[in-house]
Amino acid sequence: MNEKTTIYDIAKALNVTAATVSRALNNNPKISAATRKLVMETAAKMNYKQNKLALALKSGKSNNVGVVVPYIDRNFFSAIIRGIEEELYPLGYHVIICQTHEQESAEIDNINALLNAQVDGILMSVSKLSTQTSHFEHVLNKNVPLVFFDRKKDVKGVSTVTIDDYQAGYNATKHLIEQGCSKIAHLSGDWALEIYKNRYKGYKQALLDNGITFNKDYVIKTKSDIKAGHKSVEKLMTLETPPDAIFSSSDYVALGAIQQLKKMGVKIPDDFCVIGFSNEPFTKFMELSMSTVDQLPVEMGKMSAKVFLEQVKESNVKIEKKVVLAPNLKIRATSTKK
Amino acid sequence: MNEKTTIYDIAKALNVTAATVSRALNNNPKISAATRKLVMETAAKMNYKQNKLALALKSGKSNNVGVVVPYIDRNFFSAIIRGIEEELYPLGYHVIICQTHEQESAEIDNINALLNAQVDGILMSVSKLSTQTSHFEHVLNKNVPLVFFDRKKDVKGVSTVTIDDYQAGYNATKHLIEQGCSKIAHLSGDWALEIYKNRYKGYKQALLDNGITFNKDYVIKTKSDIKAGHKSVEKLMTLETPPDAIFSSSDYVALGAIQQLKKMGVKIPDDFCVIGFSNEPFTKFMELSMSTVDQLPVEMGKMSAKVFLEQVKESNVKIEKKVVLAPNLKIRATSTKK
DNA sequence: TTGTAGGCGTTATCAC
DNA sequence: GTGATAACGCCTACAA
Repeated sequence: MNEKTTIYDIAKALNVTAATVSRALNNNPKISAATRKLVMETAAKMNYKQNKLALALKSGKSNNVGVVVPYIDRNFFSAIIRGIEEELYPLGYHVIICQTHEQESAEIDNINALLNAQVDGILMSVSKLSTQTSHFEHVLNKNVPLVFFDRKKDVKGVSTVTIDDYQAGYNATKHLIEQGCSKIAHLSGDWALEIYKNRYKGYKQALLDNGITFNKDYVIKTKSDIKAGHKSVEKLMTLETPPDAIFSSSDYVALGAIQQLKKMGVKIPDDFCVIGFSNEPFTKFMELSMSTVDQLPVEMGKMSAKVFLEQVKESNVKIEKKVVLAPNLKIRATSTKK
Repeated sequence: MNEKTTIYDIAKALNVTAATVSRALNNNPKISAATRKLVMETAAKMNYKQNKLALALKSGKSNNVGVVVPYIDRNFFSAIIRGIEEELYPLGYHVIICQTHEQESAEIDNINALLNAQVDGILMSVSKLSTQTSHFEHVLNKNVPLVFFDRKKDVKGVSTVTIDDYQAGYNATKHLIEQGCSKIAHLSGDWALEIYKNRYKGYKQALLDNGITFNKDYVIKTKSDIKAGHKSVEKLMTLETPPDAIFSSSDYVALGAIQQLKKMGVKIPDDFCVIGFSNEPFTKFMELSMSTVDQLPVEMGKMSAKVFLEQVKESNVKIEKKVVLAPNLKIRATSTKK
């Protein structure tokens, strides 16, 4: 009734051998209906639960995947994890989560631990401070599928799932131009991460395509927090020709920018438009709801899971898939002039 | 260099036996410094990684814990998971996450899967629609530690970590009274969950202790979304004597309430105060920042992890610990009259 | 249809 | 100090 029951316990109780019990439990055809029924019943009665660990050791498949993100309580990441979990759980996989706190050392540590735990795959977003790639190659050497989502590094053999950040930057900027803005600033992040560089590129191209001269004073690389938004606006507004719009690579920075602009008495959206990035939940709930770019994190998670599954299925061939999802511009109050 | 290396491979390369390798790797004292060094070096060279699965099977400890929550992308839960992960990772544990979507069937399913996976413990918040308790008893029967955080059920042998919801309700209500409100409504949740009942009890007691008559028309049980806030306010404001404040058991409901009140032209906080529950990130970023009750989810996660660890350490004695954390009232603009 | 035996990768208990 | 062997719980040829 109690404690851990094994197939041997069932076998003993029924005066058969463990092999028979195993077969009955696994619906092996070569077994009499009678014994199967008997085994099933006693298994249930003894509250038998299959030890997946033993199975994993035998089969070499743990049915666990590791997910590594900077912080799991960042909505973007937790939404991705949600997507991964919902895609993989029905197939019998479990999701093990790890946090890097944006530290490369933790990233390496996590990956090693996951490899030790014999995960069947690793899905991750690389940490901001990550520079090496050898730990990724370790994963590949062990023939463990590796998938990068959102933040990627260029590593041969790794599949990636991202949104089209270039397009997102382009669309956001174009939208601001269509609202009548012409002096558009861009608050960016560390260009060591492709996502930020690509958003910037899209921004720049949109300007050029619309006959607006690119002004490098309008581009500020900064951290991703509210305070960075305050400071950036302070700096921008002291320029000889201050901007009339901001496209920010981060919702938090955009929020800070809006706060500072309000403080300075700038009227949003009439005199100044703002658009952020990520569609953090709070953007929708601001009195002036914030325009932003939705990265469809749940979808991204599901897609990452699917790419992993393909890789598992085709374990013989090395596939390196690059999935690029379309971003979704959410036009809200902070960039809608009447 | 590549593929999975076992201690046998190392043994073969060194012309020793696997036992020796194992000992060297585990810093067993009865081994010569020379062989140890040799083993260590070749292990590194061959990129050996210990197979935790085999270790787990042998030792009966998987070093995995399961965490079961309704949705992992709800900030409250992801913050708890963050706390759990941060407390447990340094000790070599991995966190496996599961979502119930508030369905009891999924909860049962998740628990069984985790039991099959031989987790060393299960930390969870019970789903709203959960009525049975037999699946919890199953866990206990297997001698797997079970810890409930936040939402608990009364099950013998299960430790719990919660905040003092009664106190939280009391404090929030008292605060509203101190702001000069006297007709205080309460938007509650399903009383099948203790947390909601306790918040209500605290609310009621605070009224009584301050000489305010309890009015049952001011209490509405409702779902936890924005729309529920809209509807509740509509209903409340048609009462003969409409309230002048709301204590809501949910930030989302409180947000809906505020939106509806604004729409009706009610001035917050001067004519009407509102306080929510959970300290969701968005509450801080509203133009009128929302007062709320912080449940210290990261702390709650860490504490849950600690309780689990104690249980593991004292596996011989059955401990049933009840930890109650103090809530933290966040007084912000929506309840601060000038 | 069922039993026997070996192995997945480790560690622990004996020996030597 | 090191080697041989059994055991963790399960599955699966191969035999019977």
